[in-house]
Amino acid sequence: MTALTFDVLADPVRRRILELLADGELTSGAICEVIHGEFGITQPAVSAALRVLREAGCATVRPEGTRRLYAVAPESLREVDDWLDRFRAQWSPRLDALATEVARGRRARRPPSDTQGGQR
Amino acid sequence: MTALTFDVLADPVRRRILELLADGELTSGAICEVIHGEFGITQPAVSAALRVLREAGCATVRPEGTRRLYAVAPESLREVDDWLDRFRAQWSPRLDALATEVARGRRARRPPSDTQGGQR
DNA sequence: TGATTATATAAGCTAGAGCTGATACTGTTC
DNA sequence: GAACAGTATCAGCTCTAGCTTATATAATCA
Repeated sequence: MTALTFDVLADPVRRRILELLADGELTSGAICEVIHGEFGITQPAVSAALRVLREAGCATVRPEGTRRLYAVAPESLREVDDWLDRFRAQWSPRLDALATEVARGRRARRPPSDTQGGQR
Repeated sequence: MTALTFDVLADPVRRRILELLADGELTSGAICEVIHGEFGITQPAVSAALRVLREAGCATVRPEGTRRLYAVAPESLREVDDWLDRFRAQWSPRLDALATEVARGRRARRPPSDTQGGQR
């Protein structure tokens, strides 16, 4: 499932949507408005982006009347964060003991990430 | 430049190469061998992946005789890590004060990430 | 119930990513 | 300097992601 999340993040529109959702729930319409303003793409294109986010488990939807409220599903992003763990040592060579402890504790608490490749 | 790194990470072969490099330098040939074994793709395809990694600033090369030694360039991955910052609050709602301090300190020490979308 | 608003889906097009086989380049060795 | 090993590039192909226009679906309101 990790792979799916990485795919999701490759698209700037999808990334931007996640950024918007980081501040809280938004309706499809509200997202369309912003994205259309910034990227110039139409409503169906935004709707498709939202579908990808949903199906990859990066966003959740909740109907409210005729609208749909989208929210970020942070667990998916956490997988990316976990994948990055193996490189952290290299960009923070002088991480103090305490921070290391915190980081290691977090990692230890979750199952090993899907790290391996696969056939194409 | 963040965008480029996200693109890089979308490909499983490129991700796998970075994983291999996380343990230290490797020659193009060694990488080819592993990747060919795992994904079944040919040398030119691996070479192309390495080129993408280079050009996106995710890997560096160093010639040694007739071979080329590749290494990961962790700064690029750090940009991804920084982008994730905005979601961390949501997956660690009970982060204790100290860890929060560490995280905030790290974020504060680096320039604001390229967070905005752009035209397509 | 018919009109309206909010959102999703369908059909069709296009650009580009990623692959292969062939070949060029560069450094080493005899 | 010829042959070879290691790596990169080229030409050409195919497949898919993402776009648009048009349309379907679903909830609300008059």
